[in-house]
Amino acid sequence: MKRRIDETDRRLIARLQENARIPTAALARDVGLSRSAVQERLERLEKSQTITGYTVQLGDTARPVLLAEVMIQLEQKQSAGVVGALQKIPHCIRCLAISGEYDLIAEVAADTPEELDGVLDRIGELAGIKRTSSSIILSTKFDRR
Amino acid sequence: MKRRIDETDRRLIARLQENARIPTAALARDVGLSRSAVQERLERLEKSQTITGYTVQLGDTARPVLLAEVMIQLEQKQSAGVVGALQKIPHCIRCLAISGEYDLIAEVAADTPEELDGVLDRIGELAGIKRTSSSIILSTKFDRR
DNA sequence: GTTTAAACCGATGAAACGCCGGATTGATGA
DNA sequence: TCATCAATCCGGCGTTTCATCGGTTTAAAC
Repeated sequence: MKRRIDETDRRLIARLQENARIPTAALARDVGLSRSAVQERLERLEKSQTITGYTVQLGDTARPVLLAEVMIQLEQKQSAGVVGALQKIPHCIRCLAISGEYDLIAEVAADTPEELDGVLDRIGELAGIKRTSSSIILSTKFDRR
Repeated sequence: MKRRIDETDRRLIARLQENARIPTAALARDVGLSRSAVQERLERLEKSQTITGYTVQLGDTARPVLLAEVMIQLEQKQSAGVVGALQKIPHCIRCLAISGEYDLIAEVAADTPEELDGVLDRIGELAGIKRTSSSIILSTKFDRR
C-alpha cells in the first residue's frame, strides 16, 4: 500500500522532464526496476493526477513572434471580473495573481506589433483596472517549467 | 527541398502537444505517412529547434508550493553572466529578457518560505545585478501557454 | 494467523523501433 | 535539354519495446 510518491517516482519524473519520449524500458533500467513495474508506477502517477500529461516544447520559430508581460494594478482587490475578461482574450496566455504594488501579471502573445498594441490597449481599457505596465519580452533565456 | 514547416508538421506537433508519448507509428497513421517519414520529420523539427524537447506535465500535488516573479535590473546590459548564474540555480525555472525599466524577469519556485527567501537573497547578491523587485505569486488564474 | 491488496517480476506474442537501401521528385546548373 | 544533387518518402530487416497476464513477495488490516 503506497500512496505518497517516493524517491523512485521522483527519479522517473525527473527523467521524463528531460525527455518525455524516452521508452519505458529505458526508464526501468535507469531506476533499477522491471519495465512492467515502471509502467504500473506511471499509470498510478497519471491516475492520481501527479502526472497530468506529456507535451512537446517548441522553439521560438513556431511560437508567436511577440510576447509581453503586463503588470496590472486593480481598482479594487476583486480580481475575478478582470481575470475573466483577460481569459476571454485569446492573446492572453497566462495570468498570475501576485503580491506587491501590482495585483496581476498577464502574459500576452501576438504575431505583429500592431496586434500586440491592440491587445495591450484592450487590456488597459478593461473595467476594474487602475494601471498597467507592459514590458516586451525580447527573448526567452531559458524555460524549464 | 523543404525548410518551412508545412501542414503535416503542424499536425504532428498538435498531436504531440496532446500526448508527447504517443508512438511514432501512431503519429504516422494519423497523418497518413510512413513511420520512417514521420521519424525523419521529427528529427528535422528537432534539429531545426522547432521542437526543443518533450516534457511531462505535473499536477498541483507535485509542483512547488511557492512561486515568485523577480524583476531584475542589470548593472550593464550584458546579461550573459547573470543568465548563466540564474540557470545554475535549480529553483530558477524561467528567465526572460525584457524591455523597459528592468532587464530580466526570473521565475522562481521553492517548497517553503525559508527556501524562497534564500533563493531571492542569492539572486540579489549575484554579480552584475543592480536592483531586483520580487512578487510572490499568490495563484495562477489561468495558464494556456 | 489469515485475509487482502499493493508492488514487483518474468514470460509471451504483437507492435514499434533504429537503420538503411532504393525510388521519386523538383530545383540547379552545365 | 539533360545530368546532378538533395530532399523526401517508402518498405524491409533484425532488434527492442510494448501491453498483458499469472505468480511471488510484502505488509497493512482484521
